[in-house]
Amino acid sequence: MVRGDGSGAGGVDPQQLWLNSDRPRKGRKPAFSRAAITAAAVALADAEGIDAVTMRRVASQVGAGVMSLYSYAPDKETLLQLMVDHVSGELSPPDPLTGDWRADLKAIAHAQRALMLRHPWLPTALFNRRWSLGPNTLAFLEHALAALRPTALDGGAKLEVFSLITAFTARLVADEIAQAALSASPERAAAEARYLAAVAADGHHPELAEALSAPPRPLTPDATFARLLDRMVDGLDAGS
Amino acid sequence: MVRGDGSGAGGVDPQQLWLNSDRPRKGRKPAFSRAAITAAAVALADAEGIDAVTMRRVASQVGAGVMSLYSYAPDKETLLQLMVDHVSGELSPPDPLTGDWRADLKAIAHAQRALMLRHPWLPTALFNRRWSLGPNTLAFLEHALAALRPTALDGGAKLEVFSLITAFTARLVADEIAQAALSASPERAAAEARYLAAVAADGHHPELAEALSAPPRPLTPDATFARLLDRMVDGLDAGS
DNA sequence: CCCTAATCCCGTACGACGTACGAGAATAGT
DNA sequence: ACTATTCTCGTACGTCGTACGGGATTAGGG
Repeated sequence: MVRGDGSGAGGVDPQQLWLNSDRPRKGRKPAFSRAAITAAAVALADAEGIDAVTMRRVASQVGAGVMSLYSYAPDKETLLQLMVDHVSGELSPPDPLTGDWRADLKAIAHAQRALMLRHPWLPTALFNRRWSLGPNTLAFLEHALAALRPTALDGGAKLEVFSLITAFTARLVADEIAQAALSASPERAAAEARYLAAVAADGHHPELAEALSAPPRPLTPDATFARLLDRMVDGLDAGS
Repeated sequence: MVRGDGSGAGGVDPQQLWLNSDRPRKGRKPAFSRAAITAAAVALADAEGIDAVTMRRVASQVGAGVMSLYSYAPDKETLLQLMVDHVSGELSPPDPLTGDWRADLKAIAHAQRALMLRHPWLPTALFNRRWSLGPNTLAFLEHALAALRPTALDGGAKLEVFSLITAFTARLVADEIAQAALSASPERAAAEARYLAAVAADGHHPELAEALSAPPRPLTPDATFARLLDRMVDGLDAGS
């Protein structure tokens, strides 16, 4: 299934990984599938967090022996890349383009946010791993580039904009998730508040003290995201 | 040194971690120090990457037994937070503020970028870990809030801007580092190029094909960073 | 001055992890 | 039926984070 060529230092040849779907003409028939294994890993990460994704647990979920997984992915890092591309499939089909590139870009970001909220391990996974452009990721990237067609940006700049919108969304969703986790644990939240109050009272952080003394804004995460996204996208200029 | 209170689920009480520097009045004298251990961990990460930072290797660097580290940090996650705050000390003293908040914000981002290039594990560490605001991080945050004083932003919005500037910088530096790593390995770079060429040739990704067919811009990473940062900061509006 | 309580040092050990190895089972072409 | 190929997976190795607890070192109180 995966030719073990080694490939040198720290990575798998993307052609070997994403192309080459032809079944070999001889040999035992595979008892599992890459998609099933990936889906099991995703389900595990959704339910118990990314740290629960171990080769042993994924294997037991799909009913395979541990070492059988290595017929479908050469190592765990690759399995994580497969997971990212797998959930990116949920972004298809995207909303049709309107021709208003700012609105289209915002729709793209909102779709990404919804995806990341559904799979809370995704923001971290996106940041850590070297981008491995699987078919689903490529399809969405193609869509984003099409959305930017009305702009005067050149190819490289379009790619940068997409990368930054994704990073922006990942950052805000990660904060949103962390905030929710904190709220869910009153003990930790109280400890954090006590610490910040102590810092604010030490006299060396007047700006922070003032920022914290203001009444918290009663905004939903959705509204905060929408506001910051609007600000960011509206600030983008189509020139150069 | 660190009171083992347990503190429930998944985190250490920040007050226990960052405050409480008073030496106990009885008992054996510490043979090492938190600062020395943290510095050794940072040196290890700088030289061999974040994965080289294991309790065993850090201990051997400082000449301690492995378990001695646990007198100075309750677990490895905490040691990583100490590392982040430790290198953040290199941001002090920051450039004095000019009163032009856009220029000051850009200077802040450039300082962060320089720090991240010096410590390539930092972008990833910043994204993964829950923010643990140690003294050095707090000092820099205070500086950033002061830079934003001329704006009309409220406290929460200032914090958001700082978070997004940091995330923006981390993303670009991470890409920059990945790009450098790719360039350093011609074999991997060629494999990547071959894969993208195959995708562009499949006819299903016309926008991507066009974006890749354009001649690569001969810009240094510095210039790219400065250009995108300018665009982002200039797009920020001081109103709400 | 010794006794006691506090604190730190760290050798040993445990369970979990990623995965190399290779023997056995299943398949397809000859 | 034989053989080459491919997949399955039990066993095993090295490494990781860290719980446990006994010994060493210190300061205060009698």
